[in-house]
Amino acid sequence: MGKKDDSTPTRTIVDALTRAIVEHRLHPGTKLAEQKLADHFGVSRTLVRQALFQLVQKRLIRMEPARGAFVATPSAEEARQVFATRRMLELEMTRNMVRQRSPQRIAALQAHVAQEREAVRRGDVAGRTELLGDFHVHMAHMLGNQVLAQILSELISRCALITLMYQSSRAAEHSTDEHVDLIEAIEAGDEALAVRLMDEHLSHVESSLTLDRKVPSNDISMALA
Amino acid sequence: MGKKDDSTPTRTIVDALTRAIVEHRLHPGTKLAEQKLADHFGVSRTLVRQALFQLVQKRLIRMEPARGAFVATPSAEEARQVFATRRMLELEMTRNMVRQRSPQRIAALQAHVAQEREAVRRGDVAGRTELLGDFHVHMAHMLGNQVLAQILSELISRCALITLMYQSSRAAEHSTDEHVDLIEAIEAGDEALAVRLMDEHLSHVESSLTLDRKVPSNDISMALA
DNA sequence: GCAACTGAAAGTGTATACAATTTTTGAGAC
DNA sequence: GTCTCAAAAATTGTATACACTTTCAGTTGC
Repeated sequence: MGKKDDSTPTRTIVDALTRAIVEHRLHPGTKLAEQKLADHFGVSRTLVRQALFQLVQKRLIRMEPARGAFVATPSAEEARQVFATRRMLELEMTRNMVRQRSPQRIAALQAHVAQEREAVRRGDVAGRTELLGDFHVHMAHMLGNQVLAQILSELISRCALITLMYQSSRAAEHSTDEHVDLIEAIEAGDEALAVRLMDEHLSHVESSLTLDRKVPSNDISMALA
Repeated sequence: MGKKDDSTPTRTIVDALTRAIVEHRLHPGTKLAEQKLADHFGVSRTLVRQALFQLVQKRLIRMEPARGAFVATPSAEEARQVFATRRMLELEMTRNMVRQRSPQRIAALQAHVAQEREAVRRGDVAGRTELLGDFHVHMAHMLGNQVLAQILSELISRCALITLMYQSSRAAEHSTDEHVDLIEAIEAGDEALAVRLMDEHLSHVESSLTLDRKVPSNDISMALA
């Protein structure tokens, strides 16, 4: 989602694990053994550890004293709070987007949605999930608020961890359609409608929450390959 | 601000440095040499490093490759974005607070303000700054949204790094007065007024920004003592 | 058969070692 | 006096070492 290629080794590990978790290649609850990760990335535990601590702050993993790191298993309550917070930010963001709309921005959003459609069409589940989230972060960047974009990016990562990724491509299409409708409302300058559409969109995403716990895949190497 | 006593050594270091930075005992731009910090805390560089990486994520310090860690020097633009984001969250939070008000909550907020007054009265600059920020986080906790509270806590830490701490105690009193007015509006159930007061309050805090750069104090030990 | 125990194996938490880079110091030229 | 440059000192980035805790297999006792 929020990509920065600092190209520092730790960053590489954080990004790789983030993607694996967000894309559900590593299931909630999976143990992340430091030596196994170190072997996989070809570095020492030192760097793996730094990466793990950063993921703890991003709430994508949790660490239990002397027991190790595990992919986070957010509670339903936490999910509710994450979505409530997204609403606070994104409804207001939508208002600002309507007020500061421009043909270029509309075009950029439309181009983004086209990418979403393409990912859905070719069955690229990982790319689709990332693009659907990036649509929201993209809007924050357009408003020129990097702080907002950063926060939103992290909240959306947590949403992806929470939301069932292998939602039907039917549901993904639905999200894309909602993005299209939202863009139209923004283009038309209809603030009330745009806000309502964003609100409903978030409701739909939230309602696709899944609370079932998959059996953890312990094969870290395969998940990261 | 957001205190958790995990009692892990790394946490201790993060908290100590956070307080030192937020309370302006360590000025923006100050070099944070790892060995000096390690000596001060009586641990190895390993733990100091873990702490520094966490502070980077909280945007309280920045790290330059092979050059080390420095207390962050947020730009005016970043400050603007932080406050814009706080507004998004806090205006909506204020609305929810009005809707979900109760005598207990009002009383708790009033008790908090009493503490603020006490800190102002006895000239406790550090305590005052912390309490003024905690007022906002406290509201988030009351709404039962820990996610919001966490984000707000971090934004407020960044604000404290940005805002001149040694603002006149006159300005601190002013903030406290605004808190009192806000509570009254909430108690009266006047949503529009409460939101307006919060908006103005944030404007006042934001306008007390200082852009002058103090000469860095390099004496880490003294600042942390 | 199964619960409780014991020792080995594996894993985490912290310190230390060492290579690579940056900063400082000091001598010499102008 | 200060500018340049090279060697020394200090500092960072990564790996490794080691103590301590948890996990697990095998065994004993019932």
